Amino acid sequence: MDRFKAPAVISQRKRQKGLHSPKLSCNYEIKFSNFVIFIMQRRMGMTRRTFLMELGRRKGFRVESELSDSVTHIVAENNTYLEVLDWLKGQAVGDSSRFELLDISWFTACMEVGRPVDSEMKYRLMEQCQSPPLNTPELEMPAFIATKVSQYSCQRKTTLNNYNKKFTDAFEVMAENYEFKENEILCLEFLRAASLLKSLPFSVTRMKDIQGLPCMGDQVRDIIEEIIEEEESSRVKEVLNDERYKAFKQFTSVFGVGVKTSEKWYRMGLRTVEEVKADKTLKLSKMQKAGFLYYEDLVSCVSKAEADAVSLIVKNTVCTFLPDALVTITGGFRRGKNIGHDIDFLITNPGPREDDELLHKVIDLW
DNA sequence: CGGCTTACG
DNA sequence: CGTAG
DNA sequence: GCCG
Repeated sequence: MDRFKAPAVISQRKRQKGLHSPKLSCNYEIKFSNFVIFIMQRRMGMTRRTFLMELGRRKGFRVESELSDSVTHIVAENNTYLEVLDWLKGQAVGDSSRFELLDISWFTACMEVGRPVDSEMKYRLMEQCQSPPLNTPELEMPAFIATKVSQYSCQRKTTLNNYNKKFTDAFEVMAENYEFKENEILCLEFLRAASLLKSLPFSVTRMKDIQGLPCMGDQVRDIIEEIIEEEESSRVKEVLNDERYKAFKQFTSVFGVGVKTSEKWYRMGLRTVEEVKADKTLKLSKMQKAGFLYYEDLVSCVSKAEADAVSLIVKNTVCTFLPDALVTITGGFRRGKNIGHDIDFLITNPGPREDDELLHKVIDLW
């Protein structure tokens, strides 16, 4: 796990280095001297902040990198009024009421017209309204996304809503097909693309929506382009109609059957699960026997109500061995999903470890 | 140019 | 080789 | 095939 965190820290430090290079500090003419803008980095990140500061200066604004006494306008993104005030308390500023506190949409609106726009109510951060997210003007959208999406999937939010299902479904088919062909590299490539699109808070409708995003290679972009234009991808359609894909898809849906076993069965000329079942010469593993026995049960989905019901049963059973144990649902249902294919539990017991063989005991009680 | 998850049964 | 998204 |  450390291997995931360490690179993130290092790469941020590397980026920091270049920031104070003198060539960035303005050679631009200041056109609007009564505005002194400070852009808050909180929830924005350094790359985007640097980009926006440079943009502002290019357009003739005075943009300060430090929160000095001369600052008049503070711009924040994805921060509420109270959060900004709270942050200001921690800074060495006397009276924070002298600042105009504005949402990033004010700044980007200024950028679009090339001069300051009124700090209208809709841009001002206030106690009442939970101001952001206002719609960011189109102009800034690509940059907005490019710097907002982390290159590390573990740092991305898992949104419950997938706004790009038509794309991610396509990529998962492609990934699966490469998995069946034992091409892990291309399989991974499409899984990464799918994972990234799932993390976006909006639907991709134009190619420029994905510009600058990581994991968007040529193959991936081609398929996105095709789906935007035709609502479907010929390459994906080909895969879905492929005899080998269809057979592997069926075989691997059996618990205990992976790519290797599917390959073996496919080479034997088998094409459907029914044909496998009918072949009495095949030696099935313990897992595979269970897989066929409980096939329908295992392919069907679990509802939230069922998950809650199972949770109670597990709780009661665990507590017969460890009365103080806590059983908590985790995974998809904890994230608020109403449907799943399994139920994840976190079982904790306070005090010294007395959980020897707990799971075996729990299972054996049934 | 090498890495691309992991540990367990 | 399978759990395995 | 992207990424560091």
